[in-house]
Amino acid sequence: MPDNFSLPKVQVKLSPEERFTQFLQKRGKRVTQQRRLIVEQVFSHHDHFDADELLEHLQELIQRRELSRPTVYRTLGELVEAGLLRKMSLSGRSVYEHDYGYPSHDHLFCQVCNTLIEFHSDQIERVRDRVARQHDFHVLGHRMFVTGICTECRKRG
Amino acid sequence: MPDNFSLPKVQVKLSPEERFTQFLQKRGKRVTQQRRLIVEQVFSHHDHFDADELLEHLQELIQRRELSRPTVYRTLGELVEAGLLRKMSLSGRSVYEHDYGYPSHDHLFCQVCNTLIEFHSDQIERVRDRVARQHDFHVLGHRMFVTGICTECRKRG
DNA sequence: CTACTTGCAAATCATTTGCAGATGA
DNA sequence: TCATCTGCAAATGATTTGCAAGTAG
Repeated sequence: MPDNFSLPKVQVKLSPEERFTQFLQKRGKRVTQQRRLIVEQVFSHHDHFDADELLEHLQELIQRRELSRPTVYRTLGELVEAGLLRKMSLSGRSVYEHDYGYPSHDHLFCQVCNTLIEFHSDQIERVRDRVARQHDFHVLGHRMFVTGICTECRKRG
Repeated sequence: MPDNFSLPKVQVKLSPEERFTQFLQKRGKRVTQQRRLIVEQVFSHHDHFDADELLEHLQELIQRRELSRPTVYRTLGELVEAGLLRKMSLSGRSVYEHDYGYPSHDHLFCQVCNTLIEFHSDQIERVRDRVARQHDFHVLGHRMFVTGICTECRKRG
């Protein structure tokens, strides 16, 4: 095996933290304490969240002045750029969800309890691609929300 | 034919102006000069628009102090309530489109020129309903955006 | 070292609200 | 007549920015 044998260029599976570090370094940005804490919190569980919910989880740090609201906003933006988070604007406010290494999906949105239920449909993607082809439109992605009322809220209500 | 013979309860086709008047009266609200002017402008052509674009079309009236920004916002809200307009939040700001008497559709959204191209697919609705049934979710509607780049922008480079 | 970051306070942007005077039914 | 509207100015809420001090590489 030659000396210059190299590993595959694209690592198949880095942790979100590693992936973010890679992204930051590639851009001459720094891996700071704050950015590390935010990524850790964001990827500690799979869920949809907005800036305020994230800020709430980071309350302690904020009260200790080790982290601030603007930094959280700045870092959320970077996580989106890095492809780790997907941002969607839902009834005014921005909502984020994990994107890195997470299968593509759409959402059922319950208007009563504001819950997002994920689902995946190959068929929707096929229709999307067919329609796009008809319009000679180059697809980069899509977003679909089915609005309505979930089982629980219908039972309660 | 009896004296109390009545016309069908639901008129099949009123103009947007008439429909809005009906809506306002049903709620004890008034048909004012301003509301009339706004509906007229909004339905003068089929297009997607945001509050600022509408305000721009109404510049003259605003400079003459016959109409104001808050009134435009208030009336847009009422038009949505009345089912005349559909509101969608697109990258932060609210975008409106005709809803009354207009067939349901989805959008291709060109990220370069920000254009919305409408398309309709029965198949998407069928998939939507099937998925909803699987989740015992009561569908009220849906919204789908296919993001990408349109022909023109691809040609331009 | 020194360029990139941060927290802070203040700015911004779109939208909303309180209120006194104006107006439609 | 008088409850509903309107324009105005000011408030709001989410997000962003300028800047001097702090820190990663």
